[in-house]
Amino acid sequence: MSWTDERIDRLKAMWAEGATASQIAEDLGGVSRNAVIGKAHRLGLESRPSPVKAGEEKAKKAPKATAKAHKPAPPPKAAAAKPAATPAPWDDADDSETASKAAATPAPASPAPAPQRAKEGSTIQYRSVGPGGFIRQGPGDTQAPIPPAPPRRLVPAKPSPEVADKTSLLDLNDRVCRWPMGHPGEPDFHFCGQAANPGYPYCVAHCGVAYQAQLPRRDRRPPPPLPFGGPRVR
DNA sequence: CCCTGATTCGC
DNA sequence: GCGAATCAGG
Repeated sequence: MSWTDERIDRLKAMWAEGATASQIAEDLGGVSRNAVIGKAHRLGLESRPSPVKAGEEKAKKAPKATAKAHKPAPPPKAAAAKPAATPAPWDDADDSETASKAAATPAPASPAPAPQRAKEGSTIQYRSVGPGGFIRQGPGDTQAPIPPAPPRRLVPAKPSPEVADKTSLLDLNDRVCRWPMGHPGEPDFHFCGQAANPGYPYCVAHCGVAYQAQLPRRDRRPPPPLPFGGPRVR
């Protein structure tokens, strides 16, 4: 894959939005996380708070005694001339995580949302103009900054009628049958929920399915093929 | 272990 | 210019 203009634009937009290099790489496809980071640096994109850089100015590590050590000892470089790591101005109200990720926290009885700060000194606003598109709005710009969208509160969903009376994952304990009914991901997936056979994870009926007498080798059926080709290799 | 970004350096 | 390898922190 090559870095076409479109892909570079997408990289810039997502990088500015706060997406991680992995997310960008996955979104673009055909490139690795390292490729995204390397490209971002080559483009001169603003570096973002890095776990490594947070500490800053550490004792130099002793070079590892490996056979393939081809790295010269990195000289203690003077830190970047930047006036410290600048936090992204557009998400200062929240904590570290990016504002793009919707917090999945159900807020049962949270009253009025915290009022957004109205004072903007020299803050640059980024306004989304569609998927992956952003425009800058600096203090000198004529158009007034667009106020951030009001935070959306997520309310807990009511249990769908299909699952209302069924045994859900949260209902499991060692006294009910954990035999799965249906398939995970399906809307009505649940568990058997009958009284479990004491000492077993299933009810008597499902124990009969789960535990079968060992047959002599010569009478066994050949094992069925694995559904997805066996264990994952990574 | 997993994740993250930064950096280096052979290609 | 590119990106795998590596480093280093959380």
